[in-house]
Formats: sequence, C-alpha cells, structure tokens
Amino acid sequence: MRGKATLRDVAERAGCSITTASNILQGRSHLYREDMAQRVLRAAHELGYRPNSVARSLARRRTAAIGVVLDPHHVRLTHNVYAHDVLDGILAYLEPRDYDIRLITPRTNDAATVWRRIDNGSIDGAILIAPVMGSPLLEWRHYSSLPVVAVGSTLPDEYLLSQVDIDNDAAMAGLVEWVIQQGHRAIGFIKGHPLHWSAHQRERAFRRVMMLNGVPLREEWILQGDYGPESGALAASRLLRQKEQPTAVIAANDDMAVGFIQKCRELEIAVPDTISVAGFDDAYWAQRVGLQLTTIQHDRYQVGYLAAQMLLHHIEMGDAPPQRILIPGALVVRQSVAPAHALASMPTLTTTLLTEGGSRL
Amino acid sequence: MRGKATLRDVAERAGCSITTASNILQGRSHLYREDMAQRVLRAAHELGYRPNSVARSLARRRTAAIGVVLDPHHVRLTHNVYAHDVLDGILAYLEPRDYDIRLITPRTNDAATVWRRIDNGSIDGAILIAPVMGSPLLEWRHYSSLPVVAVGSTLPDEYLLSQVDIDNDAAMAGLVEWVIQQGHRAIGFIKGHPLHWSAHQRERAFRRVMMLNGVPLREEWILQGDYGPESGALAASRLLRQKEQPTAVIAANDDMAVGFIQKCRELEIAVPDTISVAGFDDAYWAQRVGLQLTTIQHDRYQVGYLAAQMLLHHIEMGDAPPQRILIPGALVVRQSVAPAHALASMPTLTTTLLTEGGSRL
DNA sequence: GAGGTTTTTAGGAGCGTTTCTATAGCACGA
DNA sequence: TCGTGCTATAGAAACGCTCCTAAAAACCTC
Repeated sequence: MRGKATLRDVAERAGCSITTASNILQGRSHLYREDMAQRVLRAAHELGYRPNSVARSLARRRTAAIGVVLDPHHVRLTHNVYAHDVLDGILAYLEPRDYDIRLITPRTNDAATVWRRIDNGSIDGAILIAPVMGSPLLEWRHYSSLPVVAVGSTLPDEYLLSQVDIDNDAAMAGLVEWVIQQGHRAIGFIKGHPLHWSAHQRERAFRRVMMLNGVPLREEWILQGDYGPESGALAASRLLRQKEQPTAVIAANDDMAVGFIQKCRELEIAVPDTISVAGFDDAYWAQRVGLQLTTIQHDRYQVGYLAAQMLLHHIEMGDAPPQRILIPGALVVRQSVAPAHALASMPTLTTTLLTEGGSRL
Repeated sequence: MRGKATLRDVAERAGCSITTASNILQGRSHLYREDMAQRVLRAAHELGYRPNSVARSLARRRTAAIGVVLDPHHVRLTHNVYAHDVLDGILAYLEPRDYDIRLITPRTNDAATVWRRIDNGSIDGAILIAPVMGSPLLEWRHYSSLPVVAVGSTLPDEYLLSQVDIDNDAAMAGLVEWVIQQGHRAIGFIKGHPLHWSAHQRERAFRRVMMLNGVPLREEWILQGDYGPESGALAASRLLRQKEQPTAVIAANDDMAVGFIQKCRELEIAVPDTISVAGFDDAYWAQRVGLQLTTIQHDRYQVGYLAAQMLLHHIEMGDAPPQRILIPGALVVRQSVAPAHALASMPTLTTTLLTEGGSRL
C-alpha cells in the first residue's frame, strides 16, 4: 500500500486534476484558492504520497543526482583512505541540497562498459576521485558531455577537466624548505606511486627546492615507493644498508613514513636522533599512535566540499570553462624531524605553520 | 550530440520500429533475422547510443539500484571505519551484477524527510549500515515495503529486519575465555558506545564468560567508553589511578585498546608486562604500528558481500521472511596479552584460532 | 491457390511526472 | 452588449523506454 500512491490518486481524492495536484505539491499553491491547496495537501498526506523520483527525473530531464566515480585503479575503496574524507565533504554539501549520490566503481577498462555505466542519464554530473595516469576516466570529454570535477589529482590543462586538489607542489616545497632550515644537507626522498600525479608533483617540488637551496641531490637516496607502508619499510632497508646515509628522509606520504620508521625501530636506528623522517598527508592513524610525525596536513573534507560546490555550479551554469582550485596545506611540526646539528633541542610543542596559499588556473 | 541519441534515432537509422530496436538491443536478436539484428546493432554503435536508465527504470518498474543508508548518528562517513570495508564488499558483489549504489545519509530525524529521501522509487532495496538504538531507520517496516538488510548491528527479532553481522557474542566469549586461560583472574573491561548494539552484546558476553568461569566481576574495573581512542585513554587514567588494578583489560574495540595502551606508555606502565590489553576488530591502523595487539579479527568485507547477496535475493524473491547471518570472528594472538603468572614466556608467533561458528536465526 | 502455421515485424498503451497551453468563469469599463 | 483581462483549473503532450498484442510476410501442405 505504502509508497504506491501516485499523483493520480492524490488528485482523485482531492477532486482535482493531476496538474493541480502537481503544482500544489511543488509549492505553487499561490496559483490556487486556499481551500484547493489544503485539500490537495491533506489528500497527499493521508495517502502517504511520495513523489516518484524516477518519473520526475524523466519529465524534468534532470536527475538531481551526481556520480562519484572511483578510478578502476583503486580496486578497493578501503585502500583509498583519501576517498573517505573527500566523500564526507561531498555528502555534506550535497545532502542539504537534496542531491543524491551514486557511487560508481568501474572494474573494467572497457570503454563502452565504463561509459554505459557512468553516462546513462542517471546523473547530472560527476566527481572523479583521484584518477591515475592512463585512466580511462581522463578521456571524459571524449565520451561524455556531463559536467565533471576531478579531485585528488592535479591534472595537466589539456584534459580540460575542472579540478579541486591540495597544492601538492607548494606544500611539499614548504616542507622541504623547512627541513633544510633545520640544518639538513643530506636529505633522502621516498617517491609515491608512479601512476599518481601527486607523486610526481611532490617529487618535483622536492627536487626544485633542493636545487634552489644548493643542497646536493643524491639519486641513490631517492627511492621508489608506492604510497603503501610496506614500500616505506622496504625503502628504509635499502637506504640504511648504504655506506653513506642521509640525516633526514622525506616520504611522499605518511603511510610510507610510518613504514620507514617501523623499519628503523626494528633495526634499532633512532628517529629522529640518528635520522629524521617527515611525511605528508597527516594520516589519521599515524597521529594517534604516538609517532609524532612531522608532516603536511591538508583538508580533504574541504576538497570534497568545494568539488561538490563547483560541480553544482557547472550543472546550473551550463558549460563554464574548466576551473582549478588548489587548497594550501599546513606544515605540522611534531617530533620526527630534529635539527641536524643540535639534536638535543627538539621542539616540544606542536606548531602549525601555513605554507604559501593556493593558486587558481 | 553524444549521449543524446535515443532509441527512436536508432530505429530510424536502422529502418525498423522502436520495438524491434529495443528487443535487439536487449539481446533478444534471435527473434529477428540476422541482417535486421546487424543493422540495429550497427546503427546503435554509430550513434553512440546508450540506453537511458531513468526511462528504463520507469518502464520496467525496477531501478537496478540499491541504497546504502548510513545512520544519521554516524555524522561523518570517515569516522565510521566499519563502513568502508562493508561498502567494499557491497560494491564487489553488486558491480558485476550491474546494480547501482545510491549513498544515502539522512542528516535529520524528521521521518517525512528521511523516508522521502529513501523510499521514493529510486531504489529496489537498501542496506542499513550499523543503525544505532533509537535510530529512525529501525522503523523501516513501518514506513517502507522495500526489501532491506541491516549490517553491523545485530538487532532484536521484533524489528523483523534481515541482518548480516559478525558474531559479537561468540567472538567476545572466545576472547574472554582465552584471556582467562592465560591465567588472568583480575580482568577489566572497557565498554563500547552505549547506543551500539554491539557494545551491549560484547559486554554481555564478557560478563557471562567471567561468571561461567567463576572469575569475579569487579564493577569498578568495568568502564564506560564510546569506541573512540580517547575514551580508551580516559579509561586507562581512571583505572590506573585505582588502588587495586586488574592484570588484564579487554576493550570492546581496538581503537579504545590503542588509546589505553598509549596512556599506559605515557604513564610508563608496561604492556603486557604489567598489564595485558586485548582489543576487538583488528583495526587496520592498529596493526601496522607495531602495537602487536591481541584482538578479534572479522571479515567486514564479507559482511558487505553477503548483505548485498541477501538483499538481491530478497528483491528477486519478493517478501521472504527475515533472515540473519552471523559471521564468526577469529582470535588473533599477538603480544599485548601475556600469561598472568609467567610473563617471560610470551608467544612469539602470531597464531590464529577460529572461535565457534556463526548461527542462523 | 486457399487455408493453416510459423516467423518476422510493428502498434500502441503504459510507467508517473512536468509543463505548455487552453478554457471556463467572472468582473470591468466602454 | 461586447470585448479585455483576470483568476482558477484542466487537458494533453511530452520524457525514453518496455512489453503485450496484433498484423504482415513467408512458408507449407494438399
């Protein structure tokens, strides 16, 4: 019984036409006499009428739903911690605006299948979560004319995709700068996953700031990782086996930094006394485990929130030119990095410094 | 141009009726002559035709979408770690079956609004993520006739909801039993969030097994927590301030156990040498941080997978009676619990023991 | 070559809304 | 008495698809 009452039923019970019922239920009751409006509203209430959103979408040619598309590369949502916070931000923005969210996780690279699942009339626009290099999703403009915003990957302009991301370059630059200021001249780096744009941006910033400060870059101290903690541990065992070793290591993310530190503990190498370690991301779990990781904090929630906002704007405005928002990160100084030559005097308070602001395309 | 070709366009181009095009594109080409089928398929391909899923849903009276509903209580998805794994399992089952997922996060308790958002014809069924006590979602049967499966909360039978959950009772019983077998007779407990069914079930199992084994229950060692790490730390400072202290503490989840251990470290109390600590859940982040937490591992992914399977079954079968699946947990022995009187001989290998199996309603 | 079967194709009524357009009914001034 | 301009309401055509039913075409058979 419930959930099956249709507009026709309401109209019938109120003794009016479907048009009338529709108008009044959409809030246009000023068009009608007071008592008519009351009759319809009451009828709807008595029948427990709920408008069928599918029929409405068809008639309106708008679905009031947006798709959140996970790159096929991120096989499991779980393993993409990034996505959770972003999703929260998206939900927070969209929920009060009565938009629905469709979670789309293509598990194939077959273009026809992927696009049939994404652009089949069921959404008004989409947010792409961290598309990686070579992802079929990057060819969006080629397969779909739906508005779209990419988050978590700062993409080259030629893709013509709107984007919201953290400012990887500026944030990493600030971190490296700071480490150098701590007196370190022998600094290693653990790279992120080679298919992630962010990995390259963070590495590039590292190299640039090192050069600019005249600190020698030693390739044997720049190790490949994949953003996973195990790869950090692996990098540690590789690095610490070398004859000469850096006094500080910057990992492209916290997970690898934690893996690195774990391995150091196993090998009984003191952090930060013997070697300083910095991370990036300010991962939730790394914080509450007493590692006191010096890292870059950034607001993933806000990334999602702004992405949703930008997407709705695109949906309403029709095709606006692609836009890019970069959100600045903040350096969080904890205790995993010590001054290079004054190991005794470590900062005891947790300090937060803003790195330089974001930029716009 | 793209994404706008309609069935009519395809039919026109292939020189046939809409019916014919529809049938062939739905795979019923055996009804037609080979060349007709080819013509239609080619036309569709040339036009880049993609069936409009909204229109299809309306006509078929099935949406091929299910809703994943987060309890309003879990304000942020992020803070509900549980949900991620479950969602992964759901996605894994549903994606290959061409079902869509709608993420629904009601942020209000107003019934009309909540149900207008959930049961408005846009989904064929729903999975409820960990509804808490007093949640409006529990009145599902009262507001909706859609098939539904609850996960993460083992609910009383009277709600008439199908469920998939881990077997909190059996798993906790196994853990407590094991701790007692390690020789502990002075055991404390940190309770989970009072609105979560699981918190009560875990506590009840703790009390029962203690009684059954004739181990004295000391209420001053049974502390209220809320599943968050801070509440574990708080419990630690409360407990460790007492004149008499337990030799082991069981926390209702890992987050609290970790908070507890952190606080112990601060207070320079050795774990497990002075006090043993066990957790529950085998949280991802607790593992890779060197805490070596003895805990209960359970397969949240499978919970999601089975819930999705059960839901689809309900959708296809019409109203089957509510069903309940409880998945057994596994005791993972690491190093945070030491034998009560032989602190030197701790297990060095990580061992996994299955607790007793699940049960069915 | 008429009647009967079977194969192949088309017609058209939904599905539940929205929305454009039309039409009563009525008061008004000219 | 006749438009004119309101206000309050209804009709009906979409939206793009599915699917039940029926018609047309082809193929037999005697």
